[in-house]
Amino acid sequence: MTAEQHTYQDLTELQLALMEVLWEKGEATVAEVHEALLEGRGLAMTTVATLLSRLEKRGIVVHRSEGRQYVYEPLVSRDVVCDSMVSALTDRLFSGDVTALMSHLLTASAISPGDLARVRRMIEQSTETRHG
Amino acid sequence: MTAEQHTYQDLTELQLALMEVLWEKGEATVAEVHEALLEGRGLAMTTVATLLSRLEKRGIVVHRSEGRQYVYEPLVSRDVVCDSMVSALTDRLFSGDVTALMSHLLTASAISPGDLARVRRMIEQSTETRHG
DNA sequence: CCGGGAGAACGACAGATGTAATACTACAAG
DNA sequence: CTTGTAGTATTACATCTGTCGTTCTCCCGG
Repeated sequence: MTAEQHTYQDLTELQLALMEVLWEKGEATVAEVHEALLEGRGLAMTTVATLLSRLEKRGIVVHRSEGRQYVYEPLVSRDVVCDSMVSALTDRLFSGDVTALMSHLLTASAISPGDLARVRRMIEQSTETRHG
Repeated sequence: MTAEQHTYQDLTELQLALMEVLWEKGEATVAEVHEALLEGRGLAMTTVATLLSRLEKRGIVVHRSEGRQYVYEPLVSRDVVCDSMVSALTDRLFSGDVTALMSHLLTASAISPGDLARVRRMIEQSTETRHG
């Protein structure tokens, strides 16, 4: 619980898309990432390369050379990023109150009865685990 | 349920801070917003004015003149922005699956047993309301 | 040994954001 | 009428992001 500096690792939609590829494959060349993103967004190869190198400057990925290609690898796990981004949102919108976010989710229009049931089950599970 | 274009109204931390003031007061002059934000962040008056006018350009607030001052007023409710931002996050990180976000919240380190209990109660309430 | 091509490196540019200095305007006090 | 001043308008600049075009380099096939 050592409260360290809260510097969120917030990624944009596009940045997440790149990371998603790396997380899935474990590592990938620029061309591979490019290819993976082609369907849906028509980015130039250089664009992908630029994005990747910027991500590296931010310390989120690293690359090594393999022949004349760069192979990129994530430095932070998907889970850490999720944590970070969810925390950021919770802090910004609900002053860090997780239950407030939950409450919002439960009352917002988006949740269906089925979802509700599923969540209910999750909660029970969670509770058991805690005093297990 | 008319599924229109999903263009999130995502606000940054600072922008939210401004809006928070407007939401709280209902409306406020530049000076009032500036004053409200002074503690904690030392922004110049002109900075606040600039931010506010940019928010207006984005259609999130409007102003009217009152004497020689501008009185700003929010055009979107806090709830709508919350919805939008939570949805954006849910979409980006969990492909729109609300239960996945929930699950993340329940398993992430951040939640305390007390919170869990509170959430559990919320769920029950929600469930009742639904088939009430 | 040479030219072509696959990549990487570099530089560019526009739009958003954070931040503010400076310029302008119009009212209130004298 | 003059001027100080409160308050808005304009301009500016750095950084981040999305998006390339161009250039440079180096290896492979002739």
